[in-house]
Amino acid sequence: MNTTNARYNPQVTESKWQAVWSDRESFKAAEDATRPKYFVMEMFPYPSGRVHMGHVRNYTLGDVVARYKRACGFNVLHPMGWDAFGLPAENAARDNNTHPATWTYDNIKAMRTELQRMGLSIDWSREVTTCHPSYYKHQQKLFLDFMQAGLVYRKESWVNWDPVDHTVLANEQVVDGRGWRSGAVVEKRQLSQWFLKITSYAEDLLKGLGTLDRWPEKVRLMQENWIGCSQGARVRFKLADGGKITNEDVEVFTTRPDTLFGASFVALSPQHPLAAKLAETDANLAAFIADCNRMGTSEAALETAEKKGYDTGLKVAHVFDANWHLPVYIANFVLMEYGTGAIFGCPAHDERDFEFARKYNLPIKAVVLPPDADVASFAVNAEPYTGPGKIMASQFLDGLEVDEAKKRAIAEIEARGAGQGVTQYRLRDWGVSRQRYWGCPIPVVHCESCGAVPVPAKDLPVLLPDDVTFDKPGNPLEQHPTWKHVNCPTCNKPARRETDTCDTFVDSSWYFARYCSATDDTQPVNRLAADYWLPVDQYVGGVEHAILHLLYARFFARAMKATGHIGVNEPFAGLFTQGMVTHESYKNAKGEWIYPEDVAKNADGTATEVGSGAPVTITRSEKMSKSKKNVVDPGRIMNTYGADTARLFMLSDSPPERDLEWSDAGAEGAWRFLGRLWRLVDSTVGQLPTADMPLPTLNATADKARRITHKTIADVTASLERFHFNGAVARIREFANALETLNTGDAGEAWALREGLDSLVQIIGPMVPHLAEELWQRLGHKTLLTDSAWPKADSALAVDNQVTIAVQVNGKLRATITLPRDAQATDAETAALADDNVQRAIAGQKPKKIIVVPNKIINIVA
RNA sequence: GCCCCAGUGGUGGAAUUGGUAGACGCGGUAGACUCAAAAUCUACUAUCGGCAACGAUGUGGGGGUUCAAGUCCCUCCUGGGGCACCA
Repeated sequence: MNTTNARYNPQVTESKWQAVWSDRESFKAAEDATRPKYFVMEMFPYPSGRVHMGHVRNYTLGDVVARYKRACGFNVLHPMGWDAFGLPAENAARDNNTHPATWTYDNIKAMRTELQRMGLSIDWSREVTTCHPSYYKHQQKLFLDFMQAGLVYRKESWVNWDPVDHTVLANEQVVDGRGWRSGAVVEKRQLSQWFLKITSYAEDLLKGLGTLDRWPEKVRLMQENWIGCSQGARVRFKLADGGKITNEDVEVFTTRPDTLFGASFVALSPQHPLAAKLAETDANLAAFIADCNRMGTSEAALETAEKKGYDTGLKVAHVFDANWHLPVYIANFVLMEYGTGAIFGCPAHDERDFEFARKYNLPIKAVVLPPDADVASFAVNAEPYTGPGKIMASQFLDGLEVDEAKKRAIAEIEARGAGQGVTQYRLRDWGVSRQRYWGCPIPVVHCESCGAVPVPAKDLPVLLPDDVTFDKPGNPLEQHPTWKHVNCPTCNKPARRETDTCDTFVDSSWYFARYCSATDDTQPVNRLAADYWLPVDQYVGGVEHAILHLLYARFFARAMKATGHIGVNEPFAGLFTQGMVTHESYKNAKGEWIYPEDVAKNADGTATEVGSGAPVTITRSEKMSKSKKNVVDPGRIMNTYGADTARLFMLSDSPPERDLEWSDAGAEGAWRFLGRLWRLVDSTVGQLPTADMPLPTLNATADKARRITHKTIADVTASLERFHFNGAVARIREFANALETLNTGDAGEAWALREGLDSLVQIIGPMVPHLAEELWQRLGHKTLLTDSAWPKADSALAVDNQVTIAVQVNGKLRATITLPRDAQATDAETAALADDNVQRAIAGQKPKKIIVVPNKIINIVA
């Protein structure tokens, strides 16, 4: 035996190759028009300070793609950056008296070191950090360009306001109607905020989904629902004052103009201007509106809450019949942000309206007749009817199908000048104002005489001041003694700087483009570089960003195209959304969560606390989270087994789009497999022919081994292309098992083993790059595995010449037979019928029918 | 409430998309090596019956389509995700 090292030492090997790749700048990307490009990126992390298992999974998946595509000859761009603005830094500042910048940059440093230990094939020279002026100054330029293009505006909008902390809260920061930090009862307030006009691209964003054929169906569907296109009508109902029609009106939006003759009320949002006007003279209504404002703003909260209304006493005249008057309610389920903030209610054909009508004793008049119902007797009693049918009791609409009736009703409304047919989107404009310090300053100055004036491009960046304090509630930029006081860029009179900063989703909406020319100081994006690299060929990240981040980035791409920065509409041609990493969580007898490393599992499935031996309750496996302490620290795993083990485990077992249950035993199994590969090479490398030796005569074993080699190359390649990484790992394990049986004493087998080992190391390279690079060197190769080409399967060897065919009788498996590939159907039938077991199952009957699926199955119907 | 996804051995999961269910791994059992242990290697491991050959059952429940269903259709149950300021 020619053994050198009995055991594989990942610590030594991994840092060795990381240094080699780094020294040679192996992963540095440069535009090269002569080669096909491949841009792969993962969602960049928020620099919390620690890399968690979700990151390890995310970046392993992306790295496999990057390394695989590199080997396939693509000019690969695989960058990394930091989503570095955001609330946690400000919270840390308040809690620990650390400056957000210090906290953030320290975290970035720590996380970069941890990521680099993973051996990712990243071009670190293109690293972007969103909180750095070298990034956000370009973002401010984009904001100015978008303003110029008419994509930015200011309007009053409703927010959750914490009256103690003087801050705006996210919905999730409102717990039971109270602020999560202060515990104060949250108010709804109107604030003047900046908006980006994403709605002007609503139709295009919807249509674009159709071109994203390498996106998960699920994500496209979620975006489609989010944009929420619906056809309907805006209809004006004139106010009727004591029976007299006035010139004032209430405009409602409806998708069911066909049911207008079934109307029994009109309802306004509590935030509707008319509601506010009425509340001035009606204390009860004011109280009702205040009550509604305490409710959450989310759709889920609105729809599950009890439907409540307040009868204003106002009446409106029906559009089609001036003598028919409907009551006007203020209702808690009507959204100001959607449509016109007002609806008409048709209780007979809408769930919500039905519930409302029942509660307030409003008429329920059926106007849609279900196909099987009788027009004389049909009525809506127990539940509304929302299905198709013919219109009834509706004058000129009678007898029309629902869809025709909609068109006819809209035509009538338009003819009467009472409204028009419209396409309505659920999508709302994007409010980007945040009353926070740690974000990109919005480059605007407010002047009493000139209004909101953009900061001239030459004055960018608008830098965040360093000297801020967090001891007072509210926005530190607002509290700062001097920062906001500037002169107006237009008239030079004293003016006030905008103190709102950007939503952090803005930062992450264009970083994909910044990667193309990350070090260009003069402009957000170098157009030549962007035209070469964009769009991103493969984006990898969590499905939790399926809607907002991805939609905002798609909007930004369009807006950046409109302002000349890039040339594509769709930023991400391919998207892969990975599942979460989960783990069981544990509670001790006191009901406190405890860490997995403090838990000992017993043979009977129970668990006890390490040390005390006290019993522990095991709960189901769920997403790793600090609060439940069900976390496994990647650093610990990498210290024990190395990065390759962590990477291999992330790819084994679970398909990447599904949740992955972390198991120490599974990680141990991945580690054992690496040791096995090491020994396989280590124990045979001295007896292998060199790679250029001619092919000797092969015995059956060697021939079979070569077939396995080429079949495995073909299978693994196909699996990688389809993101079936777990399948690829399984094939590679089988492959290694097969190679272990070869005998190097035979020249043919030794040759097959050499070919097999070279291939094995190459195809596992993207998954466990350090070990593979080491084995590649030990196999005698002088160039880096990282620079070597992906192996090609010999198609003559990748298919078996003999196939095993299942023989069924009446659909039940009775035998398997071996036949030459592509044997004649008649030969297959004969062979099948010759089998003893098959004969017994037929029991002497004459087959009625024989179905032969070539190379797969024969079914005999007896 | 609305929209979407998933359910397969003791366990994570596989099944080239209608064609041999359980690949590969984890765990388990038995054995080899060892003074012993660790590590490693070999064999077996869906369930029930049988010494075996083999047979029956089996992909959350029920029904259907088909020569053939984990896969397609209907229906029910259970679990999970999303629903505009966490990132």
